[in-house]
Amino acid sequence: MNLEQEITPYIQQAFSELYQHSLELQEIKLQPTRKDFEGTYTFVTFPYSRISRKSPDQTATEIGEFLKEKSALISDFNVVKGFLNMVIAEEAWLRVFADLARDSHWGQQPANGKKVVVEYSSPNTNKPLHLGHLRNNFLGFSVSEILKANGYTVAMVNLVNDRGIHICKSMLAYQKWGNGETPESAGMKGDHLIGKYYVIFDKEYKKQIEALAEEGMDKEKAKAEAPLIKEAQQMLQQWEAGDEETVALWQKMNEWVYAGFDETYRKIGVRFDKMYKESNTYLLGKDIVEEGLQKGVFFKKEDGSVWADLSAEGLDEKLVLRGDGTSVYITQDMGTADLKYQDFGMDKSIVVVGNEQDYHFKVLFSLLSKLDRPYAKGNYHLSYGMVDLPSGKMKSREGTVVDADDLVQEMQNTAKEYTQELGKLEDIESQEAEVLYNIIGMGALKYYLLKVDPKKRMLFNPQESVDFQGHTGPFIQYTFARISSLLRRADQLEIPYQDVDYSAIKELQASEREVIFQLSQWPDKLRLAGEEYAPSVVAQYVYDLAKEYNRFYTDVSVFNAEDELRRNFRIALSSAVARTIRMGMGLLGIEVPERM
RNA sequence: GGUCUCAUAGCUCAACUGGAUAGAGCAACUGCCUUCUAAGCAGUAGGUUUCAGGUUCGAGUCCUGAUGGGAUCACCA
Repeated sequence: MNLEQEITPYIQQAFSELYQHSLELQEIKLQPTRKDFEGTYTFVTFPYSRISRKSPDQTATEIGEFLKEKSALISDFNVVKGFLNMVIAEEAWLRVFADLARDSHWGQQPANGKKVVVEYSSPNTNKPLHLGHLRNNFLGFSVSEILKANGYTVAMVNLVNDRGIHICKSMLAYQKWGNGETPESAGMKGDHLIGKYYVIFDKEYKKQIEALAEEGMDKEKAKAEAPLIKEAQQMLQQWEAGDEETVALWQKMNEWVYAGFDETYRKIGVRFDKMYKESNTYLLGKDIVEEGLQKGVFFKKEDGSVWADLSAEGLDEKLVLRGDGTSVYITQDMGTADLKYQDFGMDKSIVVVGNEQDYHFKVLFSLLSKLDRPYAKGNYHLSYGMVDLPSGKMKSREGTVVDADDLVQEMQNTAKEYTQELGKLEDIESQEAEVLYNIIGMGALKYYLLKVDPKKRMLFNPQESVDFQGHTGPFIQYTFARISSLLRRADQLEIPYQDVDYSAIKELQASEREVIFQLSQWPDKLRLAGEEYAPSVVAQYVYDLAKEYNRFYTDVSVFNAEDELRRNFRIALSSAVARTIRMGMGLLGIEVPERM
């Protein structure tokens, strides 16, 4: 129970006693008081002056007086132009703090018995991961953790696109120009090696198109007629027919890629409970088409192709099975959705996929709901915006991508340089220091990508974007490290600060009160982040908390406090902040260091 | 062209879902380390929230239109 919930019943009572009007608790909304005014919570009375039949100012004053008299929570109030600003009593603050300090799972919800499947990452096996994948991976992982903290049981799954024409392109190029190269012989990660041949294919393919165009062929036709693309298509058919040699090559190259992905996943700290591969799922869904036909959800055209008519919902007609009886993308996706339900029996199913597929998922979810799937209502497309570079959009075929492995390495290097420049960590073993550089570098990168609202597209400037000062991951990590240092000293001095009754403190410093207020906001923020699938809410909160704590830290002295009780209180307050920072950052997939 | 989406300080992002004088960080400038970590803190400057209307006590937020970005509209995935 937070303060807001404790105050609103009194306001309800005020309306009933002063104006003989009954208000629903839910319609009483409080908001934080603006910094320029005294108080913590504000009640806006404009909408109620019709009920009170008095001016907003007068209404606010009357309610304020009522609260001050009837509720021990409110020690004072002021009214500015219809805004009722309430001042919370010091005892209430201390009680709020005592409650949250005692609760080691502060803000977390108990298990609610509901299951969620979060699908994210979902790479293609023809090229290494890039910056866009990083946003996807960090989002998927963080949302999963946030949902766990909100009481859900979460399964993280990865649906790997390991088949199709694009894979054949890499395979073909490797077959032609690879000379038996392996990741070992090339000294490259497997995913990078395969990516190299994907680029080679594209280059050679373009050459062929140019050549054909020079001979006078139409460009569009040349794209379809170039020998390389024909060969790739043929290879795909061979693969689908189970041709031994093709499958063996496919398997070998995919294994290289998986090894490369595993290494990247480990470095960026994400993991999965289950891997799905499209090579196993691409034939699924045909039985659902049959079922849909029988239920009258789908219809057949003369050429035998099967369609769904979604025009009633403002969507178009959508093909779900080709005339020759083969699948399209959405057929497979329906099948995979069912497969997930078989595997997990989930209440919610979340897919983390870029917003260029908004239309696709609108259609898919609509189909699943027409097909009466039990999980249909829980489907959610966590649609995130693209990551742009200053030069514009990233294009993998044109080599303008920011490679994930390179970026991670670069972040660590920068963290190292910056740390040494500041002259920190000089007394620390080099191996331990490397671990710290990784924590700080990854913290900067993850925080940078997660602090932005997932729905919005964002800009990444490799030169200047990822900073270590201000509104950044390292700023928050630094705050944690400072507190850790305080707590080490407290432990050394054997100061008891936990489970102590601080209610004898009569008056709080403004900065102490502000820190308690920030802490008290955590459960609401965590719940909101879960409801909106938005790690940015957690990121923003943790920053606000750290900022407020730093203010407190420079404002007062912990170990030179006026008396022991106050000193111990400040240690306990610091400890609670550290714990909340660690929890919040943990939900973002970011580690926090004991020193830095 | 149809549909969807975005536009806030020089730059990158917030704004508790309709509330007060729109906030942070970076960049610029000024202070603060003989006291717990200066990756910090305090301050100055920076805004007609793209534009034009509308809805109401009140609009960055809702509605209409315009302008400008982006996405999507395949028997591709």
